[in-house]
Amino acid sequence: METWKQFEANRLTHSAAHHLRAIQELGAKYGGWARVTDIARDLGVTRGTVSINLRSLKKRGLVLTGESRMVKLSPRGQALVRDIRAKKTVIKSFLTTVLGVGERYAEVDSCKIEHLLSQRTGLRLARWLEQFQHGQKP
Amino acid sequence: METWKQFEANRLTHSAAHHLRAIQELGAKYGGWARVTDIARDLGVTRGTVSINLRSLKKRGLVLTGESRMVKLSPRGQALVRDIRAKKTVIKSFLTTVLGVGERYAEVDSCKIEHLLSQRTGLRLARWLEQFQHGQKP
DNA sequence: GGTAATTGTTTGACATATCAAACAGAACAG
DNA sequence: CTGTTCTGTTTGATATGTCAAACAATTACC
Repeated sequence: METWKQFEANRLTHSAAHHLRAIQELGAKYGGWARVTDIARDLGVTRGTVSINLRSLKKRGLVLTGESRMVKLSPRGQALVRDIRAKKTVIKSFLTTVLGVGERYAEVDSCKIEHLLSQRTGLRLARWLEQFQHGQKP
Repeated sequence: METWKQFEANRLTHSAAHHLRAIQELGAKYGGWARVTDIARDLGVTRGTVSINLRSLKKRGLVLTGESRMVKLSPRGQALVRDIRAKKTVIKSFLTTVLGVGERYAEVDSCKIEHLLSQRTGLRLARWLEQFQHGQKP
């Protein structure tokens, strides 16, 4: 009856998930540190938007502030990004290799879903996919 | 680079999708007509919330107003609900019968995803699942 | 028919997410 | 150094989605 409200119970919104993802990607070459401007460009939003969104991510302990106005993921933030990325990879892989969905659609669909799929289901899908792929090319 | 913004391009938000779904379910016995109070109870939100949300759904032509303060789905609204329900069914079926995900998780996960999965992917999944199930019990 | 309950709407509040524009401070160019 | 550009923040706006509470209108009860 109120299953649908579980939607709000997600740890991360779509927007928050992508802010974290962007920090992780941009920081990769700089010891994890990323700049507001680069995050904004990556996401296609204004610096102001990123500034505001980072505020709550910092308050929630997912993002840390450095000396020279740089930000990086906290260990918890890193863990979240890792989980979401793993789910996205497996979903996209399923869509393309099993269902034969085109790259573009698979990308969009997996992007929409990645942060919503439960950890359990993601794990099951990963295991199943592995089995399936083993069975495919013997 | 901006794939993630496709999220906003969805025709229906999670909330809107469930308002429509509730109308469809509640109206089933009354020629499609449903009351604000019943929708609110079904969704676990206040009457005020439903009242406000119906306003935009009416404006978008997905919901129609009747004589005695009742609402029903427009043909377009019906079509949307039908599509989403179909996707949910196939997703949940996949999760339970293929991945072996428990009923409860399958319900929650499919509920989160149903309105986000593209029509194409939903269709592919349905076809694949049919094949799979044929092959399962020969 | 008159009081009481229910119904649907509105209002004011809050949270999220976004923008444009203004701003202050830092970095850079000369 | 000085003026310009770049950076990050803040502010005021908009849009969605929610609540509680007040309200008006309708329905129900007896």
